[in-house]
Amino acid sequence: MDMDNMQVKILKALAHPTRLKIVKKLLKGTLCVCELNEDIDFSQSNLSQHLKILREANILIQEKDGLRVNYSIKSEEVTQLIFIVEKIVEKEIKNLTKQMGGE
Amino acid sequence: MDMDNMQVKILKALAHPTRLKIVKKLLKGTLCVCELNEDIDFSQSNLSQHLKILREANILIQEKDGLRVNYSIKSEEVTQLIFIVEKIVEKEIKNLTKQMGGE
DNA sequence: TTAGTATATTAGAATATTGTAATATACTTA
DNA sequence: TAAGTATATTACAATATTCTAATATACTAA
Repeated sequence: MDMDNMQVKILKALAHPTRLKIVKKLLKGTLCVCELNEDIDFSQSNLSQHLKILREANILIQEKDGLRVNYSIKSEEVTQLIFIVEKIVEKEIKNLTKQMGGE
Repeated sequence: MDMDNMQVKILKALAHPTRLKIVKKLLKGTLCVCELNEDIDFSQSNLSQHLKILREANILIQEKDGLRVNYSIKSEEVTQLIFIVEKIVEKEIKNLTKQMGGE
């Protein structure tokens, strides 16, 4: 796979509400699947499928520990990426409210 | 739309080989549709559809100038986002080659 | 006004992604 | 060993995305 496709794979993996939610939960640190499953509204198998996509995109790493499987964010850059996307949206919202005030 | 969905919209817009290519072309500066269309292998209508998605995700801005329509990257953060994704992939590749050398 | 040029939109078939239910695997403990 | 628990995989129907071809719009120039 070439670099462009690898980049698309990362972006695609993050471009889903459930998966973005999972990654954001992991910003604070490692969690096992059971913890990720807690306040989430979809099935266990679905969560597992999303985790696989995030693993294969090299966004998360998996560590087995007995019955449990722990997931964590693989690199600092992924965290930075999330923050930048958040910043872009914050700016958008700021612009929108500014426009509304001026009219 | 809430913040999470806006973030997903941005990531989704970038998560396509053609659209990522378009945005990368625009990293160097503004281009009109005709210039974007040059060494690209798909139809004009398809390019136009991709540009619409990038516009609606607030990634690009459009400026009309007579017959031409110019596109440019809306914010510095988008540029940063692209660089970070590139960095993640570079690191991945470095790790892969390291593993291969060690085995 | 008419013709030409650049870009956008629409419709629809082909393809990809999604979520659920059922099943499988892997580990632990009795 | 068998039963139980946590997680992963598979199959598939439902939904979303993609690209192309055809058509529409918007501007310019004759």
